[in-house]
Amino acid sequence: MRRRRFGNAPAGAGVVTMSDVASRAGVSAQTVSRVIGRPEMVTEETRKRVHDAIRELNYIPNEAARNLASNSSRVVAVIIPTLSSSAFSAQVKATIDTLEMRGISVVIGNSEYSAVREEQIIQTLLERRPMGFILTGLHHTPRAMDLMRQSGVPVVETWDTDTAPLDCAAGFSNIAAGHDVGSLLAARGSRRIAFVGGAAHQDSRANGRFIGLSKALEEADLPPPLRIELVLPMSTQDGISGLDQVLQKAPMTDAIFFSADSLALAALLECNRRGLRVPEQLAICGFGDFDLASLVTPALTTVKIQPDVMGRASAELLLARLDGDDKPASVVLQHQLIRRGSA
Amino acid sequence: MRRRRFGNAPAGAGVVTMSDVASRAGVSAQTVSRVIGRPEMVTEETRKRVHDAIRELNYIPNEAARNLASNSSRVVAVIIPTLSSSAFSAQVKATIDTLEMRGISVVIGNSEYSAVREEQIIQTLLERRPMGFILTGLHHTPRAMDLMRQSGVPVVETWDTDTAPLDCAAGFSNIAAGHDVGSLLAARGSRRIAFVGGAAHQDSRANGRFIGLSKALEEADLPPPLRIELVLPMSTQDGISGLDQVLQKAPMTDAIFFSADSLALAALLECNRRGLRVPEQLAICGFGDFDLASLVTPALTTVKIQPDVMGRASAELLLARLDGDDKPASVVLQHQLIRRGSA
DNA sequence: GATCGTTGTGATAGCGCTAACAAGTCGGTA
DNA sequence: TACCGACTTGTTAGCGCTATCACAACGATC
Repeated sequence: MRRRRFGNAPAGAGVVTMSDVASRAGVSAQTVSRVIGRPEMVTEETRKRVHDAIRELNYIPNEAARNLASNSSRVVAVIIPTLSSSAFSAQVKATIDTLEMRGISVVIGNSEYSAVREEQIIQTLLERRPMGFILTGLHHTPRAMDLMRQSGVPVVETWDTDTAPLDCAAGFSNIAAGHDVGSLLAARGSRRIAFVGGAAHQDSRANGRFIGLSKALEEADLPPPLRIELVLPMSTQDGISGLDQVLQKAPMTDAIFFSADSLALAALLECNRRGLRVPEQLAICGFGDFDLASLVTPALTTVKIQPDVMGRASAELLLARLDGDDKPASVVLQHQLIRRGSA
Repeated sequence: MRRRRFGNAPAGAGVVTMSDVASRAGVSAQTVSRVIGRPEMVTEETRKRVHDAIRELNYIPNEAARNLASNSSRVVAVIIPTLSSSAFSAQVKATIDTLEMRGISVVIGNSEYSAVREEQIIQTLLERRPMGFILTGLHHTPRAMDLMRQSGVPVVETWDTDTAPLDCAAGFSNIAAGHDVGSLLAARGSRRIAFVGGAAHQDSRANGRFIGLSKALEEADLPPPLRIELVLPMSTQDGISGLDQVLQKAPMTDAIFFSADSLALAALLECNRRGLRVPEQLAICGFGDFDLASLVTPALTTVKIQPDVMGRASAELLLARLDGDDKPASVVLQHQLIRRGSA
């Protein structure tokens, strides 16, 4: 077979192989492989000669060949609902940064909040024989779980620690977070409370927050919260529509807990525009502590969760598994209720 | 060599190879390969038998082997300054979605606004023999450009069309966008105008906007704008610090053009808090048309650029190249100045 | 000085797949 | 009947790398 080049590349380098480097350096291909993979096994003298040859020839190792021969891929698959949400993108960025230091690349899948799409993505990404998966949430299709189990690949689940993970998890308790918000609202004197968030079947994180909220209200002898379910993906504008739905269905509502700051901020700004006084007439609480949350007037009361820490923790958990730790303990991150002016 | 499994997987499937499927279906491995890669070459009868075998054995093709044998990788490398910016993450999401339909995965690199890091990332990602690169901006180190050229891989550059691309580009004119803002500010009667954005050596997009702004002010016989350069990465809070720097260095400033909506929104909200009337005392213009831009009071005047369209366009440009189009025309997207209340 | 372990390097044999070609089958045409 | 081309399937030979084992060279040990 004729020498070929990168992809459908027209011409040039990239065709330099390890044995080209080897003959240039006067050593065997195996030695070149060692210089690249385990340099400590090679004398400094040889190492230098090989490095010179690599530089002179502009040699770039072929990852596919390396993967095939070593049966390991240096790729981790990360599946999130959508990259166009600052929380998920911050998480993924932290994961990429953490894994990059170990020479591991990340391949991202967007499930669009659908367990079925998640399953399809898992199936496809499995072709790359990833070293591990980082999934969002604890809910997956039965077949997705089977695929994970059968492949034997380590899995870390994120964003939720309220039920048992497939393997291990790096997340926080949505129920506890929702409970904290409920307690705060009850304590401040709110009586008719509503929840606005993603539809239960799409967004089990929002669901957890609602459950926690409900429990806190029950403990405070308050009526159960009205729940408005939004179809995902949500836009910021949906915050206003959520506000409207609440006011229409329950005009006497005196506090709303939004499952995302984007929604809460939109609603809060809309209240300002309408002259609805926050928090006197309507208290508002968000989730996520977006950058602007502290800058609006009144500043937004919200729950901080540090998605970047979660992204790093999940990557580290995976690395621990890859380094032989048989079953590292899940990481439960602490949320933080930040009380500002809006509730 | 003994049969091995996924990564360091403990047990289970994933060890099924194409020839296992072949013998199960009573055909050759090549026929299985055809069923997967070019099903139209195989009779329906055989195809069905092979599909049955695939399903029964839970066969999952090995992408690394496929890459090595076919000398092509089904991976595209995307390098952006940072994933933790909604504009870049929206862009990347659109790119992923577009390429996914062709079975191509995306590997992301975060350059952190550094050309040197970009070069390192290119070097590393080249090991995966990507089918193409999507880079941000037109400025790269000489060695990075050499690497691209030598590898012969198609390159699409994004976010800027103000100078000549390496290969082709999908972006918009930052100069024209800045010019539009300058013209608007001049027309509305602003006289002492400031620009707040990323440092010139880090952010050539912001630089282009500043150049356009300056030109428009010059054309309107206005003094050149004060420029405040922020060190990247910028946080939303930096909008306030930019505002402060402007007011300190040039207290008479009556308009500020921020190179990002996040900064502009922070500054606008801070003005509200301080009782500085926008736009009467200080006009504010942003860039990017964030979701909240239309919701604050006064609503933010800004420039809309549709990063998602850019992400899709850049992917399609790359696909055109891969499909043989020798040098597809660059795509110049139109920005849109959206005038609202703040300027 | 024979034996040992240690260290550095080389030779060999694949990893799982696809490209390229070979070969068989079929119906239609001369 | 012989031959052609179209279509389908099989055979062979790697892709570029690493795992594994073999082996040479060396000082340390008794």
